[in-house]
Amino acid sequence: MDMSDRKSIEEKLKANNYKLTPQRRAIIETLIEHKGRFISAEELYTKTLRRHAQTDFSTVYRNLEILDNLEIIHKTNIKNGAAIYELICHNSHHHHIICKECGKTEIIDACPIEELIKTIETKEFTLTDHKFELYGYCSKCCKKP
Amino acid sequence: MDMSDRKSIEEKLKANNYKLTPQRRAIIETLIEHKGRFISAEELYTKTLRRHAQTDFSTVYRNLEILDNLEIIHKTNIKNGAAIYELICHNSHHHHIICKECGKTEIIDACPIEELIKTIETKEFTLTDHKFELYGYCSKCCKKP
DNA sequence: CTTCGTGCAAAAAATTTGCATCCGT
DNA sequence: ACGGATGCAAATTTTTTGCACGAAG
Repeated sequence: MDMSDRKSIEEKLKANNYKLTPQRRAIIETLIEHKGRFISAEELYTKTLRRHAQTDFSTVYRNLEILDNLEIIHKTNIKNGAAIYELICHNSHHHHIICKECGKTEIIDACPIEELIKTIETKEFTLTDHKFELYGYCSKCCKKP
Repeated sequence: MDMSDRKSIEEKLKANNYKLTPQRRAIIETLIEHKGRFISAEELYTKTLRRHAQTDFSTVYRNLEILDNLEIIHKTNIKNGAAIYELICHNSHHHHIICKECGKTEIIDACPIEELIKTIETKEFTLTDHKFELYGYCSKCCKKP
């Protein structure tokens, strides 16, 4: 487990007047454990239970919302169904290629944002973050539609 | 309404053995009318009713799925709640800046994909499409977190 | 001791499905 | 006619909320 991640997350929470409960800690630890991968609310819930039995699903959702607002995690929806979440990792910013068939994901280290930021500066938006996802079919599912 | 859009969509449907029902036509027309903007399933449903009363919500969803699979529309989720959809417009490919507070969107004409495609070519994925979304706060909602 | 967080249960929201029937092709 | 498409109603899935109690700072 990456201790510096944990520390900085806990500090960010404290700075925003959020308390550090065992449940919240367990949720964060599970997220850190999944660094670099997406995780669904359900999987997060199940895995968190192993660290702190008696954590409620609603607690997981409530925390996911807080962490999303604090820009500690990113929330995404792959095509259908439930949302998936990923820890924002400041020392390895990346994006994903996602298989539309099986949901398999692969990391892209490249990020287009710096090039584009110049073009966009004129807009009346204060940018905070971005999402860049490539879709296609992985070798197993490969089929051109 | 852009007739060429309609024609090419209808041809694509026919080519894939889908029939052209009044409901489906109404849904497509509504989507074309919203070209360049996102629309939710609910809004699409309501607007479609005006073209063809007695269209069911489930019919809308079923068609959205078909159109998504045929790459005629894009499905996206902005932060919370329901998915939003947008017609894929081949002669004006673009992306969005989205306000995290009020959901206001603005179009970015720039697209990073061509630059990046070179970097990614090695991956074992057959790319079909991509999503690039910038998030931030619009001038009205502006607040640095 | 004050405020935030939690569990529980219930509700709401969003989307999907089964089935009988209907309608394009 | 055949096979896909629809309406209706009901079920599922996902997420949110109210409330009383418990715990962190």
